[in-house]
Amino acid sequence: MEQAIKQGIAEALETLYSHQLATEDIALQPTRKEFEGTYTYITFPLSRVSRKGPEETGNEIGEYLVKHCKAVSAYNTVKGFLNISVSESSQVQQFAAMFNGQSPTDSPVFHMAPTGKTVVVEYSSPNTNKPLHLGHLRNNFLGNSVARILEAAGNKVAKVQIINDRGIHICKSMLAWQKFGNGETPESSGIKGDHLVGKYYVEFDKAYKAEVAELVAGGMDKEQAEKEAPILLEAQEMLRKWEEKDPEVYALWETMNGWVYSGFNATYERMGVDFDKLYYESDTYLIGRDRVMEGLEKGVFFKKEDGSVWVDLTDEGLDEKLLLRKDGTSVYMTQDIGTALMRFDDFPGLSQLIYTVGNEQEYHFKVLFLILKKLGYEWADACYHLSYGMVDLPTGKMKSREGTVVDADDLIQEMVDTAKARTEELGKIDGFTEEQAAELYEKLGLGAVKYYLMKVDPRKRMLFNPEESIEFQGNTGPFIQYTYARISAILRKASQLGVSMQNIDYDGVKEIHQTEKDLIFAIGQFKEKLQQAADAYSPAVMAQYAYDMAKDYNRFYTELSIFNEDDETLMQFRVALSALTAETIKRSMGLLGIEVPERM
RNA sequence: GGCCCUGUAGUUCAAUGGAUAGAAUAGAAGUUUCCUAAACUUUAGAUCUAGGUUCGAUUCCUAGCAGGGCUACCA
Repeated sequence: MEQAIKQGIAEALETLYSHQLATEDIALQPTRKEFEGTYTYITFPLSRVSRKGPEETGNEIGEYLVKHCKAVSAYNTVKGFLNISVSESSQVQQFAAMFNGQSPTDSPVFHMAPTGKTVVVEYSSPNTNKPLHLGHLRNNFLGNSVARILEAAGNKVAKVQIINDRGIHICKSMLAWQKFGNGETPESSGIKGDHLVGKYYVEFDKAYKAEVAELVAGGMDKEQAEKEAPILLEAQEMLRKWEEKDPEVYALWETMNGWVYSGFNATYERMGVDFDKLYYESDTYLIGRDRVMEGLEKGVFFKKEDGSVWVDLTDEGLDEKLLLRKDGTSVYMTQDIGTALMRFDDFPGLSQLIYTVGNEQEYHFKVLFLILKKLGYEWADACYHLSYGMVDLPTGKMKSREGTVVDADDLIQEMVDTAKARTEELGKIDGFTEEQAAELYEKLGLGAVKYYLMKVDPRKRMLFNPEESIEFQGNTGPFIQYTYARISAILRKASQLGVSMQNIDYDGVKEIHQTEKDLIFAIGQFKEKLQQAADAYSPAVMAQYAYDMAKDYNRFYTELSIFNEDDETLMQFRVALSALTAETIKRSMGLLGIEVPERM
């Protein structure tokens, strides 16, 4: 439909002003609802080629369209805005083409042509020393959704994560467990593995702080105390032993990481995210270290007197950056070099490698990509940092020492509980088995958190308001889910009544309501929105789209009756329209990783 | 100090350089003999400041103000 009009405009420009403009350069926008029309074309910039005022130019193009473009029934021009009305029959035909006379799941409106590209999306990648929190939820939902969106947009996608299983942080938990743990295990304590390890990370921090305080009291200055606290030195020693593969340290490391993984896996499963391939820092850091040594030989990097290895990025306007410590151990950057290499080896011809990581690491990735370039890897340009904003609480930033961290498992449980309470309050699920009810609460609770975290532009920092997030009214996941459930009820009834959606006599649909036009228009936007979401790596685009559509449908639902409609054809049409709307909502929500219930 | 990001209704979020800046919440007033009221309708309410570019600026540029991040031999 849009394409036909753009074509018409291009022809008009050619015929009237001998001006050539490619159809893809013609931008149409939906007409604002206070004006008559479906699409609006802006004619201000055309004054140069038409040598007439924008209004007159608009009129001439409008005139041409009405004459030559079948779909266009009327036009009006306000200043430089040419409002184009599409005839009702064309809109019904547009719907017929989209609905395709088939089951709506196969509708061509959802199908995007393959791009032939392969994209790898990294997300999650937590440290293995504490459980997941609210920030990880945004990360996981965002990364997972972007992967779904890119796949729907025609790409081959692999979801990966790097597991930061080595480094000083895990040594801290290990050491504290050794010192204070008394052999406690997830089984013996009944604590989920990731939470148990997190507990000892906190224990470490407590002991460390106490030691620092003691040293300061003994007359040492704070900075020195923070570097020389015995427990910290012990942790550093442990990391060194680990890199030497000391059997005892290694065994403990394997045990405790195992606890964390099983804890994480339980959380991932509940969240509905998964991965095609996992990378372990403990595997990749050695590759990184080798490449750094190579770079050193080639003179890309340099060594300081104390033996530490650095890269000089001052020519690029950045600083010098450490790549290997003086004791030879690796830093974050070292392993990231190795990980990138492994990925481009694993996925030959990779078009893009997307890192879903918070914006506090923008500098880090800038440096990483520059280093890869300096090492001579052409594919460095295919690396992209999908940088998202932090999640703040009404009280400010989340801080583990102040105990203001919102735990992921707790939050999800809270949302599911709220869904249960709200549903029972409304008393709408008579006839549900216990199992079905539990499944519904899970869908609603998770739908609420996911939607809340993804409706905001990922690049922006966002506020997590616990009270508002458990709201199920307004611009929320459950509102959209509710709309879907409502449509499902309509479709169940239609099938009961034997209303067929096949072989609808679309020519018999003479007059349609504004809300129906809105829905047809919205459905027709799916691909464009999907492309936009893919280009911007923004699930928020799909969230907004699904919400707008749900609103449109609810308006349609209250304005018009389906089963009280005397005109059989019109009834069929409305059922079909409902079916395709439901499918569009389901798809859009699916791209966010949100499931929709048949009943609620 | 240097670099980066963000300033929109009371609050949380929208708006490829386009019309009278949209939603949601919170506030006020309504809608159930009618397919699910987790809904719908009406109402009131906002572009940080000062310049500039443009036919036209929330959007682009400059300066200022405010908030956040980065600038670790942490990850």
